[in-house]
Amino acid sequence: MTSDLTPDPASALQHIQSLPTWLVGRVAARGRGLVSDAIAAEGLKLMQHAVLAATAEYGPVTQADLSRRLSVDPKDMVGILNHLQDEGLVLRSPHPSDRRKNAVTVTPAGTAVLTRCGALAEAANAELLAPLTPDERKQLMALLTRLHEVASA
Amino acid sequence: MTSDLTPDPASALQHIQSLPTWLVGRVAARGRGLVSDAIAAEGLKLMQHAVLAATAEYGPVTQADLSRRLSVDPKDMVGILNHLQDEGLVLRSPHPSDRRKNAVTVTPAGTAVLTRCGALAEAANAELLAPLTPDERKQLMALLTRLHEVASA
DNA sequence: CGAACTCGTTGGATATCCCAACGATAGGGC
DNA sequence: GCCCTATCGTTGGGATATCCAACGAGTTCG
Repeated sequence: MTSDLTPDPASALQHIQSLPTWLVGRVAARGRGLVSDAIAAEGLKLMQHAVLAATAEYGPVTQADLSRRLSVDPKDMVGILNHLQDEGLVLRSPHPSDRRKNAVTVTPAGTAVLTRCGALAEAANAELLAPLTPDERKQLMALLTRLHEVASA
Repeated sequence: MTSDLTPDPASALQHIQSLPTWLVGRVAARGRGLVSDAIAAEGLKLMQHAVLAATAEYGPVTQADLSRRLSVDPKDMVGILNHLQDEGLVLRSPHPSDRRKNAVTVTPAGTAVLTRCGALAEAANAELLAPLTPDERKQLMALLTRLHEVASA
C-alpha cells in the first residue's frame, strides 16, 4: 500500500482513475452517448430533448427559466428553441403580463415526439445501469441526488 | 404516482432530472469544474493533467496507448503532448523498435508538477464528496467502478 | 512482395461554455 | 410622474472539448 500523504507520481494515473471525478466523468460520458444515440432516432440532440421535456413539464415557460433549470447558456437556448420551433415542436408566444418574456409551449407534435423519446431515453438509462441490481440503482440514485442537491443549493 | 409504462410527457422534465444519465452528468460537470479549477493553479488543464499522470505511471508510453487508456482522441492527444512538451513536462523520443511510435516520458519538472497537482486534485475530489459520509463514499465509488468496468470491458 | 493494419498528424465539424453588449421592458424609490 | 436598476431575449465573438475522416509513414502477416 502506497502512502496517501505524499502522493506518488509513479502511480498518479491509478490515482486519477480511482478518483470520483474521473469515474463519474467516464460514466457520465457513457450515459451521454447512450442517450444521445437513443434519441437520435427521433432527430433530437441531448439538450434539445431536455429543453423539450422541460417545456412540456412546466407548461408555458420563459427562456430564462429554461436556461437556469437546465444549466444551459441563454445564448445556446436561443438556438435550441429556434431549432425546436422550426421543427414545429414548441411555440414561442408573447408573455401576457411581461412583454420582455416569451411563453414557450409544446405543440402536439412536440408531445408526440417527447413520448417516443421518453421510452428511448429510459431504455438508454436502463442499459447504463444494467450491471446493478434494483437496490443498487436506488442507492446510486440516492447518493447522486444528494451530491447534486448540495451543488445546486 | 404516475405511470411508468406509458411515459407522461407532462412530467418529462422531472423524468429527465431524476434519470441517472442526467444526474451523473450534472455531478460530473461539477466535479470537472472543481478539479479543473484546482489544478489550474499549476497551469494544467484536466486532460493535460491526466495525460501527464498516465505518462508518469506507465513509464515510456506511445501516444496511441495514452489515447486508449484515457479515452482521448488521438488528434487531441497530439495537442496535449505538444503543450506538455513545450512546458518541459514530458519528452517525446523515437521508439527503439517501431519507428511509427513515440516513446513519451516524464521529465523531472513534470514529476514535480504532478506531485503538487495530486494533492490539489484530491482536495477537489474531497470537496465533491463532502456531503457524503466515508461509508457512502465507498458505496458510490464501488457502484461507479462497476459501471465503468463493464463499459470498458 | 503485397494487403491490411497501426501510428502520429492534420483538417474540419459540432457542442458547450464564458463574457460582453444591445434594445425593450419591468419594478422600485424619489 | 420620473429615474435607476435589473431582467429578458438576442446577437456577437472567442475559448475549449469532443468526435470523424483522411493521409503518409511504417509495421506485420499471408
